Amino acid sequence: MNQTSTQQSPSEQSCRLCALSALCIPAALDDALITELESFISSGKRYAKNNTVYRQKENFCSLYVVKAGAVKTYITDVNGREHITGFYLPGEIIGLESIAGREYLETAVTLADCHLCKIDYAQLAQLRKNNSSLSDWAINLFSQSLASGHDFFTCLSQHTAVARLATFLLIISKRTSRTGDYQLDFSLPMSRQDIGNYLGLASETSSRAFSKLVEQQCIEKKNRQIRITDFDKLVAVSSMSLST
Amino acid sequence: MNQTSTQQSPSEQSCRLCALSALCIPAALDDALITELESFISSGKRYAKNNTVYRQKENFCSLYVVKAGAVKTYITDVNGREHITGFYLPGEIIGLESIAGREYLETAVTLADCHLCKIDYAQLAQLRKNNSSLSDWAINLFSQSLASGHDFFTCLSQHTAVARLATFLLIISKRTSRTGDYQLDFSLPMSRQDIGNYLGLASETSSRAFSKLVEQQCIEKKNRQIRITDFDKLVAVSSMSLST
DNA sequence: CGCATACTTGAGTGCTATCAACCAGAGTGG
DNA sequence: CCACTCTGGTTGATAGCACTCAAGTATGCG
Repeated sequence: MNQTSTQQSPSEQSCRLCALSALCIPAALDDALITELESFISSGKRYAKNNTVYRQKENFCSLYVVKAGAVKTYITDVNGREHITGFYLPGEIIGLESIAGREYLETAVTLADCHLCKIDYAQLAQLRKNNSSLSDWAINLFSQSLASGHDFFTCLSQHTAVARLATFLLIISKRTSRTGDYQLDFSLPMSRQDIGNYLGLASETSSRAFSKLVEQQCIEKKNRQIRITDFDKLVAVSSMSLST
Repeated sequence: MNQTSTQQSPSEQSCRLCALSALCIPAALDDALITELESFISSGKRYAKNNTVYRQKENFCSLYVVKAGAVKTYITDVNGREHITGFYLPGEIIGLESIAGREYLETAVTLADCHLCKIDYAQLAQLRKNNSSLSDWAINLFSQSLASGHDFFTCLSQHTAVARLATFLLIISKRTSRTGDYQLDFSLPMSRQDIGNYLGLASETSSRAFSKLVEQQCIEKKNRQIRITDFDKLVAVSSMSLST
């Protein structure tokens, strides 16, 4: 179950050919630098489902870009309970919060079979020294990452379970499309339990919240496949407070 | 009430003399660069209490370092409700999440009379071009900022009000000291209402949670002045779950 | 098919939001 | 100096939502 293979399909060898290149590091670089970059990127490494990418407290050495699949990160508290801190979809980067501390602050686990690009951070930092546009890119990336933390705030600051879930679905819907607009049909890579954990709800409660959204005809669902049938109503529910 | 003055006390004119310089930008720079840096920093600008530093959706132009006082940031949702997203204590920097989007994502308001250093971001980015150590500094800063987002996760993933508040107090206690260890005596710059808003609780509930912590002899309180009397017990309470 | 896991749904308890009253301190004006 | 007011904080009673325990259904996999 925990085996990792490093096979690469042909189309995943070069950053230039990667469908995600516009979102990833190469967008900031010219051809010569991409070649240099590729020298220390393990492109499209495959991970089976439920595979651990890195563990909390391990030495930080690499960032990972999700090429395909999905990843969750969680911290383990003093009682041994896991708290999911984020989900990562294709085009998103894992490990940023661990750069300063030199060790991973979280554990990262694949939610499905994944392709991940592993980026050696020390070499990236070296390359950055002589290429300030790469630094600009990095700083913008961080800022975006901080900004997406706001999504999380938005979820959790909603008091009712249904509102939280609605907000969560909207966020995932937007992030799935990668174009900035909302994808009305999408598939959730994570379990109800994971969603509940992330939103601070019991898994039963998140399940009930799904049922309620269906009942209110905001969405249709078939297992993890979601279709938003009434976008405006979903938005309304997502910003609904306890006392309205 | 809303007047801003730009007086500077003599000791607040130079970054070199600033007590926070070890935490701030200058730590990454040599003397010559500090001089350049100071040319576009408005050092120690004073803001009265309840003053707005910047507003959500305004054009992003500057970062702010808190020299003295405290600042809260919040987003206003579609219903006009405010959700506090962070508190900033001396040595901390405001505005990082807004760099990528070119506009401020939040509104920043002073919780007390404040001294803030305003840093023109465009000029900082320019300076960064020829000084890669400044980029290194920036990237570490961002990473730390992401990491401190984890504090927030930690707070909200606790289910009970008392556990959330205990976690919150521990975090503030640590950040107040600026040395990494916990300050047992400190003063909260924000109201119970603000704490409640931040933690997703009604202000009455946060007040009740304070009372309970006193009752359990974890802390003593006199208005906003807090003294941690039983650190270990406070830690225990902070990681307590609903079912223990 | 049988097992395991994920998900759903039901019933009861408990925590928190709400509404409300009350208290303390600061600032105001007589 | 003392009422008055305003704000922030505390405390009480009630109702509603979510957690828990529990049972039952569906899905997937060997």
